[in-house]
Amino acid sequence: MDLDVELIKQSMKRFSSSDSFDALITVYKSAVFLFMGYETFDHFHEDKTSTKRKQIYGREFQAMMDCLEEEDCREEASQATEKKRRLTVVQVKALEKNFEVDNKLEPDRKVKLAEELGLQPRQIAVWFQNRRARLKSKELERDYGLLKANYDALRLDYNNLQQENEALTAELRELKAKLCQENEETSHAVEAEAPVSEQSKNHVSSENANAQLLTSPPSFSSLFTGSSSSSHPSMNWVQFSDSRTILSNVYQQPQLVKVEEQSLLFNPEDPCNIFSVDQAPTLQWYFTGH
DNA sequence: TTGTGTTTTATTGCCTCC
DNA sequence: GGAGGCAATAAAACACAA
Repeated sequence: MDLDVELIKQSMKRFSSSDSFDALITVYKSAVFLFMGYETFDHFHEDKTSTKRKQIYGREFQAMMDCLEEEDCREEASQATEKKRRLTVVQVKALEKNFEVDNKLEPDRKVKLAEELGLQPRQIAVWFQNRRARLKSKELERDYGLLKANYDALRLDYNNLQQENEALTAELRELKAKLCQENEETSHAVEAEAPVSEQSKNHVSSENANAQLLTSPPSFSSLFTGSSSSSHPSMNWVQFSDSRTILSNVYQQPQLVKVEEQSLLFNPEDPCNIFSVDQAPTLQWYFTGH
């Protein structure tokens, strides 16, 4: 039900004579009550306290009735102690419309609005002030919701990556253990062969090592073997400035080898060359835009 | 009907701008 | 220094469950 309350009120006010005015009110009331499904005004009064009915006939109509009662009691109210009164639906609607146009109030507009709505300029100013506060509060609430959703998504992403990282680490350890075992078996087999002099033994073993390195590139797991626990005595770590690591063949003489970013051993896309094995990235890392 | 939580209107005090 | 904005708060009005 969409009643033009202001139109009805204005029509009513045209009747300055109290008799005709009262008669018109009765006619309007009857029309409205019939429209609402009540047979008479009395029936409406009987049902006025019903909460469900209140919701059906709506705030707008309630406001209209309140306005009428308010006008009836205006003289009494002016004499009595001034109480806090809620603005009518019409007044609030007008204020809302003005607020949409501009939420700041110039003095001229304030006075004009006050005259139009029959309120004090101070009331208009207060209403705009409170409305801005409500708007700000809602915006803060909305921003908080968005930030929280973003944070939750990021957190979930981080947890997934962490789990993936743990799984890869476990796999790596497993491969490393296998490799150690294989190396031990190989060295025992070499010792069991014909004994040779220390010099030739060193020579042979170095040649074997070189041959092994030439024929078979280091396995994935060997790349992550730290120097202290390396099963390859000839392998050392080369530390990148950005914490990436790579091993090099320093068989003859230990030395640091500078490796370019475009190293063939590492694919820059490969996440394995970003983090060390035992250290998961911190949350801060994810926020630095890597 | 009543207690309680929420919304709306209004006040106060402080701050900034002209 | 006055006007106006804002944050904090009071208090009345309102909504609603029990």
